Amino acid sequence: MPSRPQSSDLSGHAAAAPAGLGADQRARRPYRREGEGKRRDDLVAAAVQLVAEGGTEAATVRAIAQRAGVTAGLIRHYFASKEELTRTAYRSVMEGMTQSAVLSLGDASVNDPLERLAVFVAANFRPPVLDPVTLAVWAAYLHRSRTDPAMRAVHETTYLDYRDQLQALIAALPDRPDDPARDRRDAIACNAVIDGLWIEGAALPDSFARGELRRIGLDAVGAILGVTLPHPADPTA
Amino acid sequence: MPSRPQSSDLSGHAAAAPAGLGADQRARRPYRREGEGKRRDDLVAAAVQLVAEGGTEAATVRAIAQRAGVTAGLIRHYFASKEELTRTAYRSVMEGMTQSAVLSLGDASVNDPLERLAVFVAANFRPPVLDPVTLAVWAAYLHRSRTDPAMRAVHETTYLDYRDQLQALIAALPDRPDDPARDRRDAIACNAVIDGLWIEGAALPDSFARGELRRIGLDAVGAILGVTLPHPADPTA
DNA sequence: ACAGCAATTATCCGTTTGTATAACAATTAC
DNA sequence: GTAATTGTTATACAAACGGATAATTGCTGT
Repeated sequence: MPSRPQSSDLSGHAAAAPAGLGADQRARRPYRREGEGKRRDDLVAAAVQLVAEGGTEAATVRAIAQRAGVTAGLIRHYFASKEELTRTAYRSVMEGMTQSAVLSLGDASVNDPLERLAVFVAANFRPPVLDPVTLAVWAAYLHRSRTDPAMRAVHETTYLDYRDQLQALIAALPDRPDDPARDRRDAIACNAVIDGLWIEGAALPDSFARGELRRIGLDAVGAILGVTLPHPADPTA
Repeated sequence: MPSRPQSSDLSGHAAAAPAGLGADQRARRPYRREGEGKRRDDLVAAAVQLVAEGGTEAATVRAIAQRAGVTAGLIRHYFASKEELTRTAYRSVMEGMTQSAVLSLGDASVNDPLERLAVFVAANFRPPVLDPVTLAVWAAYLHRSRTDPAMRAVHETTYLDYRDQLQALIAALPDRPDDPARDRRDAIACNAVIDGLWIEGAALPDSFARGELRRIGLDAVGAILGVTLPHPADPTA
């Protein structure tokens, strides 16, 4: 949006001394050399934040650099192009979502298969997964995955990863016949209802009572699988 | 993306006669006056197409105008700003999706409540609803609805509209106790599973066999509601 | 035929964008 | 200490962006 004059001066060069007689002595911005890992992480985090706040169009190279505390040129030093940074950011968000649910099982205190599934499902209905910011990032990147094959590959991988986790939990339920095809269908359906509720809850957070989506989600997954899932205590309450 | 030189000459002014002696007589692009309705529709359709093909960033005023067969300035004649055109385009897509499902019930040949619900559900699993282009447009606009209140209102309205339709069909099922709260929960869950399957199918069309999602969707909705839905014949087969 | 209206084109503007490249300086190696 | 390395800043650039305005032309009523 070029229109409104909004001199932000991201370039970092100090305002030129207007009528400076003689020495035009502008100080160069001091800096520290950080390891490659940290710089890359900082830039990716800055990009994600900006996309969350204002969509992909807000994540310009200058804004990202400013947020990360560096100047714009450095981006091209660590990423071949802005697109590559964008892809990296998307991968980071998607993997973070999957890991959040997986980690909910981490404390091996839950051993009962029904309870394990319930905990896994419930993890999707609280932050940081169920969160308007996460949805914004997810949606902002999703459509790009249509035309960008590399991005589409990232999407496919993370989606199938998550669904496989779910399918494994389903197959481990008691009294379940050994029927992989049915496991697959059930996993697709359960994943879909989780996704759908997640989207609605994140897009319209005020349209649902507290814990309503979690309850609906657990009941729906239970109905699809023909079991009764326990409702785990909400750790955020 | 400024980088690559790509002289497209959207401005519509004919190439200047290079060494024209005397009269610099360039012909002005001829045009026809169209009714306001048609022009607006054309511009909206062009914007949707472009978003579908290349995301919101591809839908610039110049590209939209070119696609619609007019020059860029005309957009501001019909819309106060590009944002207003964008909102209109979003509304158009969302309403089109809802109407497609509603219209599937149009031919009043289906009277049985179970069959009506099944037809309504199945409509979401074929074009133009289940379609990568539709998903791209939906996703491209969704994140914008987070920061733009007007856009969010459009999203909320169309979403609730659709869910209400679904809830009405659910409440009309036989042997169903009069329990609006339960109807609401069931509608939310069914809507979610439909949405989720729709997203997966549109985002990864090659990951599912033909008709697989439709079958899974009908079975899952049936399971949630405790009924057995018939599987309507696929009119596209 | 003619005048008036407004739909449409044409052109200009200031800003922002992603990228390229050169100058510089913090660190490392010797 | 001094030189090489390279992370980082600074600056320039062409292109494209959304918006504003003036010039033109197709249409309509008379």
